[in-house]
Amino acid sequence: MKTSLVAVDFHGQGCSECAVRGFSVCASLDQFEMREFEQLSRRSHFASCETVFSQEDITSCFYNLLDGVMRLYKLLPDGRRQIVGFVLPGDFVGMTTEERHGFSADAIGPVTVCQFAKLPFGRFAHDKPNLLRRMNELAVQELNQARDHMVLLGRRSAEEKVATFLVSWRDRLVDLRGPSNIVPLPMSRQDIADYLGLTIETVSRTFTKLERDGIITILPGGVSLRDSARAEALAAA
Amino acid sequence: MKTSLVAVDFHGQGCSECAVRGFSVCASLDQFEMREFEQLSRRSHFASCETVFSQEDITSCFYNLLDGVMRLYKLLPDGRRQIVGFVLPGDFVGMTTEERHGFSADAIGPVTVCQFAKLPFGRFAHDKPNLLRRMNELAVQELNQARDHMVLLGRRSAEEKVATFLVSWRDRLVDLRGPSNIVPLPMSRQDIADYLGLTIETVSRTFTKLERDGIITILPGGVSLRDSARAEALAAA
DNA sequence: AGTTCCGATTGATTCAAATCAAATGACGGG
DNA sequence: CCCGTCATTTGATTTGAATCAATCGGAACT
Repeated sequence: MKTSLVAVDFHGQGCSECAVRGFSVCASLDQFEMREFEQLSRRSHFASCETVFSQEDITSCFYNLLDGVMRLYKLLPDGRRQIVGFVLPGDFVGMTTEERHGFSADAIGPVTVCQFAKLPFGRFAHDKPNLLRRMNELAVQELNQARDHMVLLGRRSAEEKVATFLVSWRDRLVDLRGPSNIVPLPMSRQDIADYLGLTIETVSRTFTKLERDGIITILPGGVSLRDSARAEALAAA
Repeated sequence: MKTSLVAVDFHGQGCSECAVRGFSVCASLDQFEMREFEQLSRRSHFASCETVFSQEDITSCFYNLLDGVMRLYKLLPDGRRQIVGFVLPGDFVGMTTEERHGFSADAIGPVTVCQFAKLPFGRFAHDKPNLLRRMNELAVQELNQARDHMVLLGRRSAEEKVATFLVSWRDRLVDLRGPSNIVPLPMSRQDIADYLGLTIETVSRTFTKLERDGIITILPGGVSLRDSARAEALAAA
């Protein structure tokens, strides 16, 4: 069995032992609420590249990622793809009041999710201000990320895009797994290209250039951020 | 006095007569909550091009736009600008748990806002599930818009960008003021360029091309969507 | 009416990234 | 170990949009 590059250990099936308990939506729930909430949730697994939900699907579930990485993306009718985000453990996905998801999600490597049917979840959350506030907080965070990404897509060069991606992906992994300048990249070059609004060739060339400039070292399955100050400078300016 | 192209009539100062009462955040409040809420709010006016708040400002207020149009944008240190959204009456702006706004807002033409100090607003909302759910709904809507905009910025041609912008701007105005194919554009060409990730020259050329192709007619202060089916086709594909 | 000012348009040229086209490299199966 | 497959890298060329550079046009002044 291939182990995930971005694994989080979890031992039981119960929420109290859940790896993600402390920092996901559920962090807002007290002991009693938690017990009820546990009844609504179901663990499921998806294999590498399996689709968790599709943009035209009726929204029937919300998902809390427990382990692995997912990509969220939108497809245009002619096949052009824009990845709107990568999902890491603890991230809450699919929250919407719309009838349809509007974007697709699939697994990058094997994935474990905690799944909630929309209606029972809605009933549960309906009169729980603590949970609603937490959901708000998460939505606002995502919105801020989305706006940052708009700046990147609209106004930055290929080199800035790639450097920004590497730095912010590393920062997310650091939050999750502690500091390291080794940056695992479980997603393909094509995924990175579709996330940054570039082609795969440009991404590849830009990696090579960053390596030539001594900013990164390309490793199998990732990179090492060799000169992270310089990478951060590219990401900021 | 110059009248706003996107005016909404409102007659009194009280929330009950507010033009925006029915579809903004406040739509979720009952009569009694409304009365309390009213105490927290303060009307203010901003002149054309005045800044309502700046990206590095400490978040002290949230804003509900009552009349006029605003632009929300982020600036890079070197001056590059990405407009992350245009704000129309009824839109709720600035909701964040972060210490700083992270983006700037300024008036395009004269603007009236309903303003709430962050802390009292937070206390008021704290245990009001109806309001919290409404805020969630609005945040999720914005997030969906943001993701659509990522697709546009990352994967669409200049012509598609401009057509998409015109169609979706028209749709927002239709929701607000009823059907019409006359599309007022209170923002400058530079604003449109910074929204679409293009230069002003490319926007101008693309307008001209769309007019040559019989899709729009350029009017002072806006355009007429002459062949809205063709514009929508460009926007979709 | 003439002048100034500023936003918008148009034209000429350049350039960054896309496209087209191989070559290379990593991995899994026979 | 060799072969086929597929992802990635590298190279050559094209191209869409950016940049540089005038002009145009409308509104607000005298």
